[in-house]
Amino acid sequence: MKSELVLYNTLTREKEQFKPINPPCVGLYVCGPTVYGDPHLGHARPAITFDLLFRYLREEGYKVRYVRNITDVGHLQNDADDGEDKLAVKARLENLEPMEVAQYYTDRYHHAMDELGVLPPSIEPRASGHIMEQIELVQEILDNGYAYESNGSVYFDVEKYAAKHNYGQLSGRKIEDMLCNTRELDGQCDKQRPLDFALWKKAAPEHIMRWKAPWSLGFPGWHLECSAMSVKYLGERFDIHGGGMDLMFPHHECEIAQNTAASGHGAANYWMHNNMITIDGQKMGKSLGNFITLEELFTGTHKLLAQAYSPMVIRFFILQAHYRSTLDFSNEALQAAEKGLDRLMAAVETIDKVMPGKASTVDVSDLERRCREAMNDDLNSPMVISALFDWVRIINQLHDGTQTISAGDLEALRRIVHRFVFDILGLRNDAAAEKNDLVGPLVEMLLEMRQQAKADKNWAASDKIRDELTRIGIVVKDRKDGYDWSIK
RNA sequence: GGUCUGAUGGCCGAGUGGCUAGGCACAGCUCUGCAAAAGCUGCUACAGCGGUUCGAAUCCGCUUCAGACCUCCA
Repeated sequence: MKSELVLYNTLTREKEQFKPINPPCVGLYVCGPTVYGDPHLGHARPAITFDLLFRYLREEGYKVRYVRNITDVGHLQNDADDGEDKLAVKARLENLEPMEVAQYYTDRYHHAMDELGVLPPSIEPRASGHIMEQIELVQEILDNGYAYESNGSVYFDVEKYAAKHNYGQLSGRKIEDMLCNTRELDGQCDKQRPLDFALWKKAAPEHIMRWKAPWSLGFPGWHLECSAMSVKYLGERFDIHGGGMDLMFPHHECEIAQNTAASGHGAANYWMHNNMITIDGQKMGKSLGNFITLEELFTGTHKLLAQAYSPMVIRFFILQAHYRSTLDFSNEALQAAEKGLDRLMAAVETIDKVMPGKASTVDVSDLERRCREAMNDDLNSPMVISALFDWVRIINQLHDGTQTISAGDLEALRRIVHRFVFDILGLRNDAAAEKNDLVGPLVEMLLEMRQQAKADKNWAASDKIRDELTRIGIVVKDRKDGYDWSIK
């Protein structure tokens, strides 16, 4: 139970010992997707990063309530554009109800996450289902004097807030700097000052998604849902808030401001931000149009892709970099990840073939120690993988007989490897799953026949069996005393 | 323009003052009917220029380059 976990807190810009408010409970909130398009590689990063955290906390004995929202309320492209939101535009283009669009992409997102081995969160609230809570939050902020109504819309009064509180504490921005650098978006804006942001927006006639509120028929500001829903499900104070680095400002900064304006303090103790995935050194993102969807990745249907990459390769690729580093996409890197993952999975299977000896020439505790130390150091998954690969070699040596291991140690090794590879890193051995009751015995039968052919020095028959199996994707590896096989 | 990150070997990617992560690629060897796999060995880098130090990829300064945020974004 006692954890040595250290996490980097964006709020303090330091690695801090993780101390939950009410152990063994942990409250975790992560910003989820806006469901108006197919999930892309960028979505996989936070999902996998915080899935890793979720899994590790659970393994460490914490009872985690993990909340990840679905943004299904259309928000405006920008303040000057009073017309349509992204969801509505999509709905019109595809001739659908906005909620139909949201549902469709929510399902697509869920499916992709499932493929990637991302566990479902404990609660997945939708913004559209929490309009009441958002309206109440706006009212509280108004009551506390940190917001004003203007022509049916409600804006957060940043200047007034900043006089008492630290607006910019998370992003490290200074309000004076922001003031000089705000681009004035002209037009029909009801804001008093450029830094103010919308809490409630009066809907233009063509705006389809709208709800009734004391101020107007309208829709909530886009920072609002996270403030309202995190507090609703995790309490006024909770442990960890996560999301992509690009959300730090303004989204998370505004969240803190909203919570503080309502209750006097921010909600989360630790703020964690994953870095971006880049493509040719540039951020991959919807707005840049250079993103690759997860489905394209899984099927290899994108002009930049040399081949298809399985969900587990994507997961492994992401875990091989630390979550706070940018990770550059390339076919070469993905292919390297694919081969590395194959080797790791082969070794996991090899453990079961190792014959125990009397005494151990290897120290199994070394693996567990290194993996835990790495995880405890701000989720250093690359270091975990590095330790595992050192043990891939050792496992192969055990199998070859150049090292020996006792039965007890072997069982411990199996347990540790499975725990870190499957339970914590969340990897899956998809190839092993294909070795089902039908394929297994068939292959075994053919390989027994091949053994006979080899014994008879009938190389033509032996090679034919092997070549034919290779052709249909089954790799045969001869050993001194028999054979191994696997599905490619 | 403001704020902030980063620059590591053929590629990806850890590491924060001395003890040379790991993966992929490449080369040689062992094993082997051949092949594959595996093992062993080799390849040993930290953008540039100064400074601090017994010692710097790691700390400080400057330069160059790249990226992110400042507007929706994971």
